[in-house]
Amino acid sequence: MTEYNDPAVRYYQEVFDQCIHYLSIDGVIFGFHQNQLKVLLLRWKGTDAWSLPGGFIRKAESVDVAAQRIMQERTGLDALYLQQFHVFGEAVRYDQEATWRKINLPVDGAKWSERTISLGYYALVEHSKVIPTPDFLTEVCAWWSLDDVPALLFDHNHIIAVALLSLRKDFNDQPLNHLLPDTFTIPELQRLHETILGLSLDGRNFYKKVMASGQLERLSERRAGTPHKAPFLYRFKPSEPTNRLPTLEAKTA
Amino acid sequence: MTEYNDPAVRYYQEVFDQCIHYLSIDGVIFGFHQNQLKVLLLRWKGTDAWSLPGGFIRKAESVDVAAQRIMQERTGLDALYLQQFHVFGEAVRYDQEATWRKINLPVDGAKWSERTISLGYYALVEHSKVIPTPDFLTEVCAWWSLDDVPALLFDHNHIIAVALLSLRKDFNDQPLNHLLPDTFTIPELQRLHETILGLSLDGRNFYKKVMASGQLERLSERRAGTPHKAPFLYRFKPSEPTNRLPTLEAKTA
DNA sequence: TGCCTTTGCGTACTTTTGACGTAAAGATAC
DNA sequence: GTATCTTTACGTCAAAAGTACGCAAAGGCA
Repeated sequence: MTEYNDPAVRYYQEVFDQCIHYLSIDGVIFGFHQNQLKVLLLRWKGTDAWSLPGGFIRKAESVDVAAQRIMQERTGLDALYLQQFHVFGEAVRYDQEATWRKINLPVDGAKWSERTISLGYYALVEHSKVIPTPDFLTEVCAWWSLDDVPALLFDHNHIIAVALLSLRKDFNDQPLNHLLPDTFTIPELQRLHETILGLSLDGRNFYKKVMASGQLERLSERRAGTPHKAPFLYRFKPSEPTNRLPTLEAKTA
Repeated sequence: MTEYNDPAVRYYQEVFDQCIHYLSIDGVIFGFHQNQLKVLLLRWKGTDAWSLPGGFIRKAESVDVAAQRIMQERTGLDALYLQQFHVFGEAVRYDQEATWRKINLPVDGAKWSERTISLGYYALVEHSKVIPTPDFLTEVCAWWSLDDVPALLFDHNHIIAVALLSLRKDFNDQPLNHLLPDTFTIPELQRLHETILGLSLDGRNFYKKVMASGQLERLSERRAGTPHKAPFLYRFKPSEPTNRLPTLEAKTA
């Protein structure tokens, strides 16, 4: 019925067949411990080379589900707060040859030498609940303070940088409670804000602001064992979902 | 040297081989005309079904370059302002069978029946400069007012909705000048803000705010042919790039 | 000419933000 | 025990940003 130009269709199909890609996920798992923002890194077997946790997306697997799966395996947590933040799809993302030399895998190099497109996800997790677990290509999984992160494999330093910028950008509507334990003090919350934003805040103004937000409730206890005046403990009020976007539904004709 | 468990490696490689995907780009091309926000849509040959412009990412092609290529072909513009905004990678994104029926392509259904992952990009373009051009599967390329968009093929209504929310979210650091002609009036700029944000603003306060921003310069002419008092024409001051993010480079050990 | 709408600019009030003062709590030094 | 020092938990005050609304001039139309 429709007059498609057959050669054009065939041509298109050929092009189409060339349009398949390896798709992976790279995860920047943020935690907060001892007043420092940290990320979870993996050391590859028999090397001193580190990378972000990651993995491949299976056929017919939802990308969000794949991200959950991969991050769950590294953290032992079962429902992470994840946020897709960028697609890393440059034609040349890093020096592949140099990278393969570093991780010297006993697999067919050709297979691994194709360009891979990566979906960047960041996760906000409660540091103390994580059980860092390497995967079968790596032997150590550990927290690194953001300031100390070494030169990583692939383009992973870049990915961390972009993740941090993204986190900073949607800082205001991000549920930071995922990064904190159940109870915490206001100064601790302030350090968290400061490290993410990369600036230092006036404690007195911070206190005012955070109290005015009405999201916190004070417990009767104070944090013991501090060198100075013992600060009160707080907790996020239940309810209160932090992330709500206006609904906007498509018109169905 | 490294002791990899060989069966595990083989297994991994097998899994890996199953982790290839069709990757496409869907573009929400925003334009602004007659005080309305519009998107560019395509009508498929021999049907009355519309979709967003899109295309596939070629092997070894940078995804940003692919997006540029695809949008350029539909608009005739050569350097579009593009923004990656979301990855649509659910396992089931829409009713595939119903969709194929609607567009009845004369190609091997099996090939097209695999799940495709889409990268959503939005573009901000100057409506009057666009030459809407269909691709070889479609016969009409036209602007649709956002309010009138019909039920589209695939999950494209959803994609538009997410695009609009994203645009709204990073509204403040988005160079809206791409949506406007060289010269425009303050009320026109106000309508643009209002349509994107989905609310109505007080003209007097809007005027003050936009003047205080110092980004505009007034020309001596006024817009002729208005039914009422002729408004002045303005233009964005040169220089002044709107999008600047703090640089944050990886530490190289 | 009178009436209506829109533009261009102004005034006044409220809310938010930011700078900074200070007393109480807890630890340490003498 | 007392002086000192740091940190917490408030409070004050002024500048800045945001919001409500007044109004005259410009232009079209009856």
